[in-house]
Amino acid sequence: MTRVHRNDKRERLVDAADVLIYQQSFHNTTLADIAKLAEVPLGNVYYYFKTKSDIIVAVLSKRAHDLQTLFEQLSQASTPEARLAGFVEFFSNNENIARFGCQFGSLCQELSKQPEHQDIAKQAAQLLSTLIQWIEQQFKAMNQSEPTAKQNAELFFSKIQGLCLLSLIFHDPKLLARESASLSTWVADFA
Amino acid sequence: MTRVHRNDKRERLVDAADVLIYQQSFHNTTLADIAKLAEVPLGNVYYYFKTKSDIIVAVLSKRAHDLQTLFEQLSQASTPEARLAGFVEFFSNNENIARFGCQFGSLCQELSKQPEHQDIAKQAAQLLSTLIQWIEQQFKAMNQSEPTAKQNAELFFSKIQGLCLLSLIFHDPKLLARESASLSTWVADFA
Amino acid sequence: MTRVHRNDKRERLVDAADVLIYQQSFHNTTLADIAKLAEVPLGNVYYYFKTKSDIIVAVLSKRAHDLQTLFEQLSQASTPEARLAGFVEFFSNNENIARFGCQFGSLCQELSKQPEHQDIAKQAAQLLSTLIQWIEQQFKAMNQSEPTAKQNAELFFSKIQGLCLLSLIFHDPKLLARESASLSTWVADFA
Amino acid sequence: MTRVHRNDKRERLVDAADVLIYQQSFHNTTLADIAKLAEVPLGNVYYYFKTKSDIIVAVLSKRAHDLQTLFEQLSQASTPEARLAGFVEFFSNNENIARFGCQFGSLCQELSKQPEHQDIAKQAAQLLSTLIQWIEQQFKAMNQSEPTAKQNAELFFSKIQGLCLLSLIFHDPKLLARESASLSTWVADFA
DNA sequence: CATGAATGAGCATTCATTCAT
DNA sequence: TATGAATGAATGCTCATTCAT
Repeated sequence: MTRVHRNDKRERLVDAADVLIYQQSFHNTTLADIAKLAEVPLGNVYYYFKTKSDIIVAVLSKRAHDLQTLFEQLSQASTPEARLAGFVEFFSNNENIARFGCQFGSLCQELSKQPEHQDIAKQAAQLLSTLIQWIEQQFKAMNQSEPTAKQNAELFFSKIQGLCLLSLIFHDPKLLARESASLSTWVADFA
Repeated sequence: MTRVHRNDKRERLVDAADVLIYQQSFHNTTLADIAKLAEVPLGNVYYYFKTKSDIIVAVLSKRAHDLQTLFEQLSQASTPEARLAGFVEFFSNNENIARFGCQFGSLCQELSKQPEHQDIAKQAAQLLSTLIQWIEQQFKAMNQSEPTAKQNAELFFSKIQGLCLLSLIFHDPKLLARESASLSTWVADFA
Repeated sequence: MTRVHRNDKRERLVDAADVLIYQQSFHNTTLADIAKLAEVPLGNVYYYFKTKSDIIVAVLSKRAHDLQTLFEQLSQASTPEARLAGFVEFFSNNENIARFGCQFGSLCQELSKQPEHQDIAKQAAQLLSTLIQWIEQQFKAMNQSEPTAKQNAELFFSKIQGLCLLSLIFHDPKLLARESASLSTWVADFA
Repeated sequence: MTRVHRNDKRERLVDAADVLIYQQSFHNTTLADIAKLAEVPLGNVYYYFKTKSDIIVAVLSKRAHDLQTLFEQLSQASTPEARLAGFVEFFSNNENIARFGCQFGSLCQELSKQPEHQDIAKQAAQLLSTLIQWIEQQFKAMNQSEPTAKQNAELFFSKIQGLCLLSLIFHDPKLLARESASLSTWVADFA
């Protein structure tokens, strides 16, 4: 299957880029890095992606897809409170956070400061919007009204981002672990 | 005074680096950019700073100094609650946040992802520690005990960072403006 | 018919190369460009042409053939003067000249400056010789003797080339349109 | 003199680019070629010219300057006919024409076919305009009226270009040498 | 102290050509 | 025959850092 072969390499490149961009940031990740990790000859990268920017777009698509998978998993919890608790755990139970931060937040921040990549920055921000909308849905399922649910969703996610950021900066997962419990409590108090 | 002249150029370089690193990030800021904005010949930069890294160290020193100035201003408020409210306002009343984010958080995050700059990253993180310690002192002044005060300080600052980050990502200051009020309320509830 | 299919693809490739080389020059035309315009898979190009140079050789053959067709058409005119007038009109009545120049002259010039393509340059120059010889025949038909007819033919064609070149450079067909009439007059004066 | 040193290298680069672009065309000339001929380290080229396009712009300036020098030399002839004869000789008495063509015409033609370099193409065409205007002035000095003088200038220059082009294509200076005499005769007939 | 200039390693990207099936 | 994919040498360009004066 030629098809499979092709998809395999392309997928390996996106996976490699995903990991490296997460660990080293977009700017610090060279195409040579990505090609090497994916075990693809450098020249061949351009068969799959016309520019470096195209790779990050593919990474964003992959992350969007991964996010949907996460939402599906979380949807197995019976109550919105439980789903949000699961969402928090996705961060607090991840030792990479204290080493590389939140994959969504850190990329968005980096791109926000690159005027020449505003188009990608918007796509990355869109990912966050999707995320916040999912949270909002949970709050609505808890009978919160329109504006309140959205505002609480933004606040909820901003709290997680703040905790992830401090965890990264101090390379210390304790803060995130400690406060994630209170986050769930905060949610439960709405009920 | 040769001395004065020297300090002037050095200061201009640090000021320029401070601004550019805030707006464009460290990686996107070239020494040529800094030299140009400071109106200092490129070759002359190396008389004051042996490497690019040295400049960022100087920027961190400047920011630490600026922070002390902020603390002095805030100390004029009579109560710790008022001081913390002033601290929050320092962020919420700053239109640059929605364009460039928090100068402390964004730099720390960027450096955290550069293995070759871990020494600087630590210095930048130290700045955040200083900041959190100041917050902790306010909580202590509100009669909170040792571990609680520190934990509340971390939480307090992480909330601000989360709000700053979302403001930047969506280029929208509204969330920060809205939630800063509730932050002060949260503080007041401790009293 | 495999045969027919093969010829079709080959012909499409040559046609595409002919157009693109005329419009973009040889150097600016990639094999991918040609393959795309001809709607032939890139990898398949090499079944018909071993190298990029082989394509241009085929293009030259095609142009030589097109030239014979032109000569046949012109031969329907009853006098050599009329034939030469028709030849001039072939250039002056062609709006592409002011956009892309003379297909023969511009390619020859480009190849003349590429030491590694001297073999092709010679073939391209041969095309021009053929052309000049046809003109020479017309002058002979006007009872001009051997050296005179050849010299007039060279001069005649050089005038056309000069006009085509200026038309291209200034993207203005007026000069060519204006002077083409005097060219025919110049020819008629020989009679 | 630092100044002189700088000008020297810059001048060497422009001179090298001038020669190489004339001999190999713009597209075939790499920055490495230019740097090597000028004996300047490749990385240093960018201190003087931000992009490859900037080099060709400098070459065009140099050629414009050289042209003025030529005009000054020709102005020493007492009559416009003599000046135009001198101009023709500038081409006919130049063995490089049969090897590399006309430096003005060939560059203009090459750039005309590169959509991404239309700005430079216009500057190159401007050089030709200057040239034609000078010729026009000579015709006016021969008491030719406004439109006639300009048209004759265009025709005069287009004849030269046609001869240069054929000389290049056939690598044979004879045509140019032979017909340059008749060009001067053609001019003289106006008197 | 000052500074215009020099240096070279590194990066994204292109493209003719080849390969495996 | 056909073709998607692979390859690697080459090219324009960047930039921190160093040098000569």
